[in-house]
Formats: sequence, structure tokens, C-alpha cells
Amino acid sequence: MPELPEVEVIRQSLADSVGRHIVDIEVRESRLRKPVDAMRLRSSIGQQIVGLDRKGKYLIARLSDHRILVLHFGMSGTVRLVKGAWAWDRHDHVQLVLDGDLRWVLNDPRRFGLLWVGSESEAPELSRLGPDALSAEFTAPMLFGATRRSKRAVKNVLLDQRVVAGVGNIYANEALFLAGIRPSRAAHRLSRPAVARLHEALRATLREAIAAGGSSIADFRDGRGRTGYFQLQFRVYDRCGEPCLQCGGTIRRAVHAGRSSFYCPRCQH
DNA sequence: CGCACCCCCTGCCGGC
DNA sequence: TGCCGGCAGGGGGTGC
Repeated sequence: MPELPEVEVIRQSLADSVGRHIVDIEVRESRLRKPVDAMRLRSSIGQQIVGLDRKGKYLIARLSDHRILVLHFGMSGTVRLVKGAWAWDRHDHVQLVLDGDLRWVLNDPRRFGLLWVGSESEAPELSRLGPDALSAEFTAPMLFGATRRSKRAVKNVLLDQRVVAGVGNIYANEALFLAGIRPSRAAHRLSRPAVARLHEALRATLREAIAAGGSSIADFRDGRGRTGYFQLQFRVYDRCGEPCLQCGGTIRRAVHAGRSSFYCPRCQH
């Protein structure tokens, strides 16, 4: 679920946490994508959260001892910011208690998420990431360079977090539709203007999605329990068999790299 | 190098 | 009504 827009929406909803100290951490279920090291995690008790950042799909809490607390939400993860005591609910795995009687409750039914604390330089996941899709470093010329070097389908390039961080299946499909490019097009055959269109479409889609509170397909909610509504604006994602909003043709579904692609065969070439 | 295919895990939906 | 297969926003690994 959480791609860049959803993680950004979560980040914004947790803003009240900045400046607070971590006073306790309780781990009920450590079997996430990588086992949660409760002892290591609890070494951050007493630290102050001095900032809340995001890179790609990773949420990063900066601690006063200069370490970082890294969260990734996999397919089904969320974090709720609650006030007062909290009784463990189904699929709640970790509670992070802050001063001011606040707490983060990490819930992740599929347990593909990640929770880790350490120094930024030794965070293996972060070091492999390309520039964040909404950062100034992610430019059209940079994306053009990446497409030139790759014979893969352009959608697979967009999904490659080493090229650009934060794009997942929904927004890759949506951006390719806006740019009029088929997901299966060989990346290195795209023209410079086509890549520039794609770059612009991608950033516009991500910004629109953030403004809409993200996409709530099954049950995505932000830290305050609010749903997003960008799913109401999907132009192609999960619209197989439905009419193209631009030409009235029929949206098709195909599978690339094990993921569903949705596109309009008349509008995308 | 790139992809097809597997894994991790739970939940939901459609077909029978 | 109930069961079963397929599929789902993530990432990682293997072997061809």
C-alpha cells in the first residue's frame, strides 16, 4: 500500500511527535520482513525525536543521539498516533511511547514492513536508494540517463528504487498513462521529450496523491486514522475492462516483472 | 544484464 | 453457504 504519497501523508500526520522523547518501546511481534531487534530498538529510549523525514517509501525519525529510526510499511503497514493507553489490536506489532502521553502503534497485517534503529551510514536499505522522486536531485536529465542505460521495460525502471525512490505500482501506472507511454516500452528507446513528459507526469501524480491524502485501496489510513481518496482519481490502475477517460477505449491489464500493468492501448505507445 | 519465478504473510473477492 | 485459487500497495533472492 504505502508508496511515496502514503508515506508522506503518514509523515505529516505524525508531525506532533517532533520534539518529544521516546520513553518506552514495546515489541509484541518481531517477525517482520527482518526480525525486529527489540534490545537494539530499546536503546533509543530516552532519545528525543528531532526531525521526521522521508526518503522514498522509508520514514526516518532523527534522534538526538544522531541515530535514525527507520520504518518501512511494506504492503499493509500503518502507524497510528494515539493519545493515552492503547490495548493491542489485531496485527499491532510495536508500540513506541512518547512523552506527552502519545504513542505510535505499528500495525502491519502482512508483516512485510521494517523497523530498525542505527546510524544512517550503516542503514543498508537507505544506502541503495536513488534520489527521492520529489527531491531536486531527481531531474528529467537524470531519468533520461537512467533510461538510456537500460533495455528494460520503462515501468520496471520506474519501480527500481535504485533509480528513483518512492514510486510503486500504482503511481508508475498512473504516470505512464499521463505521459502517453506504454509500460512495456523499452526504456532506452524513449526520446528525450518523452522522458521529460514522464518525469513531469510522475511528479505531478505524486503531488496530487499527497494532496488527496494518498490512496486507500483496502484500509490505508494516516497516523490520525484518516483515509485518502486518490483512489477515486485513478485513471488506469485497477481499471481493467473499464473505459479510458481520455478516448473511451478499453483499459487493458498485462503483467510485467510479476506486477500488473494497466494501460490504454489507444492513448499509450 | 534482465526477467521469470520463487519466497515472505494475511485478507479479500469471485467463481464454483 | 463454504471452500479454493488468485491476487494485492513491498522487497529480496535464485537460476537461466
